[in-house]
Amino acid sequence: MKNLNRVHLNGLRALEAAGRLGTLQRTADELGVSPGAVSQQIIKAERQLGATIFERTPRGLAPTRSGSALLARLSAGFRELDKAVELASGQTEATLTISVAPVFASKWLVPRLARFRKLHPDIRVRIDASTELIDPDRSDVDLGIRVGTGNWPRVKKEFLLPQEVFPVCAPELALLLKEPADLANVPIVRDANSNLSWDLWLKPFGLSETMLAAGDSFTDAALCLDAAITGQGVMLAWQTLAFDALASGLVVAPFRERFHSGFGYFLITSATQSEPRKISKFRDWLKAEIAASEERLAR
Amino acid sequence: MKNLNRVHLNGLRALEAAGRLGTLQRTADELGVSPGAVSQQIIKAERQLGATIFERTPRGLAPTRSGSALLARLSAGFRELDKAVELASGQTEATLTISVAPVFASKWLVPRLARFRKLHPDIRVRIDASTELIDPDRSDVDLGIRVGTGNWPRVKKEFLLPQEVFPVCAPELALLLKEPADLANVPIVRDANSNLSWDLWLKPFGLSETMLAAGDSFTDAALCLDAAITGQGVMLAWQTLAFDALASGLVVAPFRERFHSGFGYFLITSATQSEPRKISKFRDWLKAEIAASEERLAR
DNA sequence: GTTCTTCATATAGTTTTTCTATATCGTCGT
DNA sequence: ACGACGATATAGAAAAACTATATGAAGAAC
Repeated sequence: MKNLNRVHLNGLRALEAAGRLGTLQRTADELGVSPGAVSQQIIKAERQLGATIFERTPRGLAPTRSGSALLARLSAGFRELDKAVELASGQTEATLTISVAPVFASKWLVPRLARFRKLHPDIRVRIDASTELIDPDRSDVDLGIRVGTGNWPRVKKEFLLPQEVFPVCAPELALLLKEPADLANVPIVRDANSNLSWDLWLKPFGLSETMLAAGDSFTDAALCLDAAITGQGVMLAWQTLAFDALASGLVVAPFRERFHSGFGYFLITSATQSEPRKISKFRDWLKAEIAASEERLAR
Repeated sequence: MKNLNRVHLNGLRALEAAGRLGTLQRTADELGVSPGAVSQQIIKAERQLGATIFERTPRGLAPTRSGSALLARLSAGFRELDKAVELASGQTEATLTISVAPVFASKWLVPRLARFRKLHPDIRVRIDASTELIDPDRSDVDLGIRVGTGNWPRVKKEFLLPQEVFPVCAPELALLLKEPADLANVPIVRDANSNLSWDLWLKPFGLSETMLAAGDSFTDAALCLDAAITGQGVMLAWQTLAFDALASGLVVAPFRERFHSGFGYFLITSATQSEPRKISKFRDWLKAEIAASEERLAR
C-alpha cells in the first residue's frame, strides 16, 4: 500500500467527489467544506500524482482522458470504504453484543431471546459465549452477564439476582427423597469444574457432603443437568440452570429449600461510556424475565 | 458517500494497516509516522465509528469479532485506491500524450512512430489528434506540435522547422510542367480550410493565383493529397504533408523551389512544469527524424 | 455588445489537526 | 525480579487544512 503514501487521502477523496459531481461547489457541499478548500485539495493531489486529472472548463471540472481511468478506480475504492463505515457504525448501533457463560446462555438466555427479539425487532443480538471476564471498554462487547462476588474492577456492576442452589433430579428418583438425609441413598452427579459445594445446601440440615454417594462426574453443568434428566442421579442446581427443565417437568426439586451460594448474577457494562438505548432496553427486558422466572419458581 | 464524513480517512487507513500488521510499530513504519501518532489516529477513528475495532493485547492489536468485518472491507477499499494511484502515476511516467493536428499525425507522425517505439519501448505514446491549441498545464497532454507563427501565450515554444510550400502532383501530370507558368494549364486541387495561398509560391516568379484554373476543392489537406496522387490536379503542399508520398513516388515535385509560408512548426510544452525524461527523449527523436526528412527532400 | 452569472483559483491569516518526544503502565519471558 | 515489548497519556511544536476575500475567465441573457 506504499503508493498511498505519496498522495494525501483527502485529496483523493476530493478528486473522486469532484469527478462525480462536476463542480467545486457541489463537491464542497458533499465534503462539508468551502469550495476554495476543495480547489486546493485537488491541485495538491494533482501535483502529488504528477498528472492533470481535470480540465477546467467554464462550467466546472471535466476529467481528462487519463483522469477518467483514475476516477473510476477511486470511486470504486471509496464506495467500498463508505460501505465499510456504514456497516460498521450501523452494526454498532443495531447490534447488541452480550458476553455470557455458555451454560447460562444455553439453559436460560437463548431460549428467552426470541421474546426480546419480538419486543425490539430492530436490535440484533450477538451472543459471545465465553467464560473469560471481558472488559466492555476494551472489546466490542456491549454488556456481560457474570456470576461472582461482584468484585471486578473498572466496570459498572449491577446486581441482578442471588444465585441459590438446590437439588434437582428426575421425577422417578424424587420418589425416594422424603427428607434431605435420603440423599445419602441415591447417586449424585457432579460438575467437576464447579466451585459450588453440596455443603452449601446440606449444612443447614446438619448434614455434610461426605455422606453422599459417589456418582458420575462431568466437566460442564449442562451435561450434569442432562444426566439428572435421564435419571442418573441428583445434582446441585441453581435457578437459571434448572428453570426450564423444572417448568417442563423434566426434573423436579424434591425439596423447596434454596440457599445462597455466596455468588450473584451481575450485569456488567462500561463504567465510562455513555449507555446506548439498546443496552437499557436489554436491561429492562432482562430484569422482567428474571422476575417472571423467580415468581414461577417460588410457587 | 456521506458516511465517510463521519470518520477521518487517515484514521481508517491507520485501522486498516494496523489490522494487517498487528502492532503500532510496524504500522507506523508503513505510514511513515511515529507509533504515538498511529495510536491517536486509531483511538480517534474508533471514537468516530462508535465501535471498538481492536482489543489491546500484550503483543499488539487484535481485531475484535465485529472489527474484522470492517477491516476486511477497509483493506479491499484501500487496495483499490492504492492500485488507482499506482496506475495513475505509473501511466503518467510511461505514457506520453501528444497533441497534433490530424493531418500532421496521419501523414507524417504516425508512420514514423514505430521507430520511436523501437527506440524507447518503455514509453507508450498516445496521440490526441485535434486542431484546438492545447495548454499542457491545463490538460493531460504532455506536448503538442503546432503550426503557426509561434505567438502562443503561457507555453514553452521550440522552433522545429519552417513550413515551406511547393507544388506536387502525379508523375504523369508533371510531364506537362516545364516551368511555373505551365501551372495555368493544369487543374488545381485546393484545401478549402487552408490559410495558405498559391501566391506564396507564385509571387517570386512574377505570377499570381488568378491565372490558375479552377479545380476540385476539399475540406482537408489529406484529401487534397489523395486527389493529387490520383492525378486530379496539382496541389500546394508542404514538407511534412508530402514527404512520404514523394519518397514512395506517388507524387513528384515538378519544381525544386520551396518558399516559406510564414508559419513554422513548433514543439509546445509546459512553461512551468519540469520536463520529464519521456519528453526530452521524444524531442531528440523528433528533431532527428525532421533532419532526416529534410535531408532526403533536399536531394 | 454589455452586463450577469457561474466557475475556478490566488493569497493571507487563522484555526485545526497531526506529529514528535517523553513518560507511564501492563504483560510476558527469562 | 528484571528487561523487553507494546499501548497510551500529555504537552508542545509543526504542519496541514480551512475560511474569506479578491481576481480572472467564459458563457448566457438582455
